[in-house]
Amino acid sequence: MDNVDYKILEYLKANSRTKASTISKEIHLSVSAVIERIHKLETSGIIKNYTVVLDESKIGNDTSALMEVSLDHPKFYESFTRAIKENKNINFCYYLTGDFDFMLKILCKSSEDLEKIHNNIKNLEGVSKTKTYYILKSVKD
Amino acid sequence: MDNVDYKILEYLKANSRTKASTISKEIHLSVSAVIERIHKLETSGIIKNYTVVLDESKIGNDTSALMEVSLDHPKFYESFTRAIKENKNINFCYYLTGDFDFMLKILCKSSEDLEKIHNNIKNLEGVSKTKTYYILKSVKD
DNA sequence: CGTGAAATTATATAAGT
DNA sequence: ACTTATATAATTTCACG
Repeated sequence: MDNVDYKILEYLKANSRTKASTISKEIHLSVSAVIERIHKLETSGIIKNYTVVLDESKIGNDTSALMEVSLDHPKFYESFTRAIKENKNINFCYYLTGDFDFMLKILCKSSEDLEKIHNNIKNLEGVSKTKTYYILKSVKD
Repeated sequence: MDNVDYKILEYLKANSRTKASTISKEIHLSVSAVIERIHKLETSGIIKNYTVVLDESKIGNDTSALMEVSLDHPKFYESFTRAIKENKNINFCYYLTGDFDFMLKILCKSSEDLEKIHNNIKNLEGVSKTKTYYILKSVKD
């Protein structure tokens, strides 16, 4: 990971479909060298994946919320996190220090949808306390 | 946005550098048609961007936290959100209903780094109350 | 909307510095 | 590690169903 790798990552972060030939011109390195470096970033695991950023509201996902969750006992950690990972309406989930155990984000089509998802999570084994905040606006994402 | 578009998006979500020729074989549609549909998804804004998912810990970003922020008055919204958008260590920021106004995520190299970023945010104009939670583990992201 | 073929670009491979 | 040259493969363009 030298400075050249960082520059390549900056181009890929801005647009992961940027052609190696474009990056090559920008950073004054041969196309082969750029591709070789990208492959190394991939195989070393620094690049985990390439993905697409969607305008969720344009495909009907207009409702989102943050949810705090606490578990009764650490023994429920495995089953809880498994359920979270499987739930397609949950974007992220972090395990935290402090007043509660997890913070997760829900993204869905409607408030009725949100209610269902919310209830599903509340009813997972070991879930004791929850608190939910509607997202009014995504300032940055 | 028909079912074919959804399928294409699923492939691109899983790997945005998937070749149109690969998708073509999977969904039994000509390469040209796949590319045409992708272009339409791009120009319509459904696809906002292509990006790369990095293993942040492998590039030294080992520390992350969630931070709740409240503002004294709505008049500080513009300047606050501008500062948030400019801060490269802030991954997301949501404007919420409830006990506080914003929830944001900080990603950085160390706890000393976190302390600085945390203080910068606390000292932004209009910031009244904050509360910070260390992220122990990213269960899902 | 979709297909298929030709033209253009990109990527992969390999040999040399 | 980088470069150049060549081979293979992908994308773009366009005429047509």
